[in-house]
Amino acid sequence: MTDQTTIPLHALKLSCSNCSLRELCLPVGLNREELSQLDAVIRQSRRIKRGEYLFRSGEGFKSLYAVRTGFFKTCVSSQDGREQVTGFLMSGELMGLDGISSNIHGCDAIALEDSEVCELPFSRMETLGRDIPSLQHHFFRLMSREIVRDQNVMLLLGNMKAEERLAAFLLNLSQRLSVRGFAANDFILRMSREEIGSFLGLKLETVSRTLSKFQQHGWISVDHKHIQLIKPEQLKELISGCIHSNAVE
Amino acid sequence: MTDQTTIPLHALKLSCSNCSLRELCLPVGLNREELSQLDAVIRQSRRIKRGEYLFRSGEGFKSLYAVRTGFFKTCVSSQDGREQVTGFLMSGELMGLDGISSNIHGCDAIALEDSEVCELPFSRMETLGRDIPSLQHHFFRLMSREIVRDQNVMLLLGNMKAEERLAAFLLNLSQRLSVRGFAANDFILRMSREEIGSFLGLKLETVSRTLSKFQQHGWISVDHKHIQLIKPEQLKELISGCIHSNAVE
DNA sequence: CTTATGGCTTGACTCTCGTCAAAGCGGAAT
DNA sequence: ATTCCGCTTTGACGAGAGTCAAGCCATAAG
Repeated sequence: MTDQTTIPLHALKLSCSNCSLRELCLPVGLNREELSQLDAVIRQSRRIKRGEYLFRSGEGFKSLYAVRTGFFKTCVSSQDGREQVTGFLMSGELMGLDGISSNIHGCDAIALEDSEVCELPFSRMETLGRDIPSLQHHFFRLMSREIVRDQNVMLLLGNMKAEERLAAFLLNLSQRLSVRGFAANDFILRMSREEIGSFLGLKLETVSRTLSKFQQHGWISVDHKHIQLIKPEQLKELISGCIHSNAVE
Repeated sequence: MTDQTTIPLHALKLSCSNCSLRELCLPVGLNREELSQLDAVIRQSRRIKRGEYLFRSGEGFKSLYAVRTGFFKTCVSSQDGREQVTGFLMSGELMGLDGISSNIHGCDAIALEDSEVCELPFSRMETLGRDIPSLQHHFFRLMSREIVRDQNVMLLLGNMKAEERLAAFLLNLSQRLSVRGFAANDFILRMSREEIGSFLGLKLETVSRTLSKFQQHGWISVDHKHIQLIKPEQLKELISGCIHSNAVE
């Protein structure tokens, strides 16, 4: 399993001072003029409280959103109410790419904690891409990256057993957190067991049981949402065979 | 389940005369000048025999490929050899989008019958997109469409039972064939039971059994690879609840 | 024609995971 | 502090899909 549509580390390090997200979600290598063009397009960040929808499936698509702070899930729902979580998103990751094809959002985006996002009006970004080739290229790469991520989720859902799914999930979270400067082996889950299960194609009881099993093995410690990876190498061992052969990073 | 990254019908109808694929895989609405620019970029079509690889995971990425005639599968493989088919592609559909992010192909593309593809050198398409906004927009839409498709596969793999998966699969094939002018309810499967299973996250025996069950119900007729949908409405009924609420088309 | 080969079907059995149910726990509100 | 509520854990049980194995069929090869 690979990363979400992440931003390179060096870009992240530049971030945080002001409200504009350009340092965070957009490529380096732009000159002063180009940066100011970007600034003109990116809207001020918007706050979303825990549990609120950033957008809903079926709504008109106008903008992409980059997570500035906080944590989101995206999910698609079927008519009879089954919900499939399609991703968990943390800072620097982009939501809404699925809306471009039809000008309608194809999934819901819901904040799992109080969050801030940056709004990127898509048509303006598109126009700007024409003037700034590296920006255009970056967008293509971001979209491609999302496709790669989805393919890896398909591999997970299609081929892996419950233990493997959980191990891959924990290691993926760990890796993305550490890239962002957080502890890799000690973190708080932002989502419920049910949401994890939905993402992994498992029921919440199976998630709970499997976490307990890992704990019994002494591989992790579980205290409600607080997870510590004690022997991450054992988790890696567990999924060593079943991950994508060209796994990046 | 929605379509692959398909081409609008009206575009398809224009196709077929010469070797250039521009009528087939690219948007209408270009003027003469723009079309000739496109022609200059699109390479002549290339023939791929059944069983041959068009590209392999790990190879350098240079081009996207559009299916002109024939049938392909794309798949990712894990280290221990498990294979996940990520898609089946027919005429007008695009392969290789996952290679953009890292400049390395992320999956294998294998012809399931003798086929022809059109090569679209990506960097040139990218450049051309800057001069032809509608082309750029079209590419964003194609990529987004692939993301939507992948999300729907995730919904299928994460939430649906074997019968539902098969029904969705058959109806999706049927729909895509009929868009291309083939019979919707009478077709030849180009892939093996094992490949279907891999795509749907099932074992080949389960695929076989489920097809037999549908046949016993009188919903379909199965004669090896020859499938007839006798009561497609029953299949639709089966998946009525579990498909995406904003299912397109 | 016979024989091999690979794909497919079908049955019997197994096992993982889902379902149902009960109980524990923690946090929030009163 | 008390109560309530949602989330989680755990157990018992069952169903759906996987595994293993045998045999079938169709095509290709000898």
